[in-house]
Amino acid sequence: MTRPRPLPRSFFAGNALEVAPQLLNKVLEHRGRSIRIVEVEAYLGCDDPASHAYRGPTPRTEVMFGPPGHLYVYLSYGIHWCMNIVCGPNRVAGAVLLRAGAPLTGIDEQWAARPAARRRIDLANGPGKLAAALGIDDRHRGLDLCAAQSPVIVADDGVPPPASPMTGPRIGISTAIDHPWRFFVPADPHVSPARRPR
DNA sequence: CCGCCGATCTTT
DNA sequence: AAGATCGGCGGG
Repeated sequence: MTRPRPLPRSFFAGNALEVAPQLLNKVLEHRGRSIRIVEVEAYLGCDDPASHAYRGPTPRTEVMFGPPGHLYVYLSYGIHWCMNIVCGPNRVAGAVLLRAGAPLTGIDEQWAARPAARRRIDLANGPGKLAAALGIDDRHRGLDLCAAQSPVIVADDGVPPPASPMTGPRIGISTAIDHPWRFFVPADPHVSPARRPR
């Protein structure tokens, strides 16, 4: 394991579909708390009916139409913050939703931020849980992960992405459900549990 | 284990 | 009215 270093903006400049599997096993850090990313989903923007950016920019989604490497944070069901990394060139509203992670550091603070969790593997095994465990919320909207002083970074600590990531349909959507744009680390217990639609 | 349901904000 | 979710509760 080499010393972690932040990923450069060029890492996020490709299409979200290409970047998403490369984010598996990367380290996400915020103020001493960190997780290893084990599950992500790609959203393609204007060409993707399931993307929040499908109908063009709104106050909520405008960050996705900006440069890559910034955070798109949204409130899910009025309750839970979820975090995405904007990908693709300027004006292309791609993003990768960070869905689950394995807790690495700052475990005590993650427990404190996730009082409902009973087991350690439940600290960040869902998009709302992941953001909560790390303390990410609307204050982090638009944050530039590649800026020198960013409190949130994605780092490469030498663990490569899986050679053959698992794929499947994205979770919780009702349109464009046939695309296998969810990627996760095979057999990892920190991947989110499958949920039935309501 | 599984299924139901409420919480509560943004967008359509 | 629906939604890129979660956790508490009840039943098997």
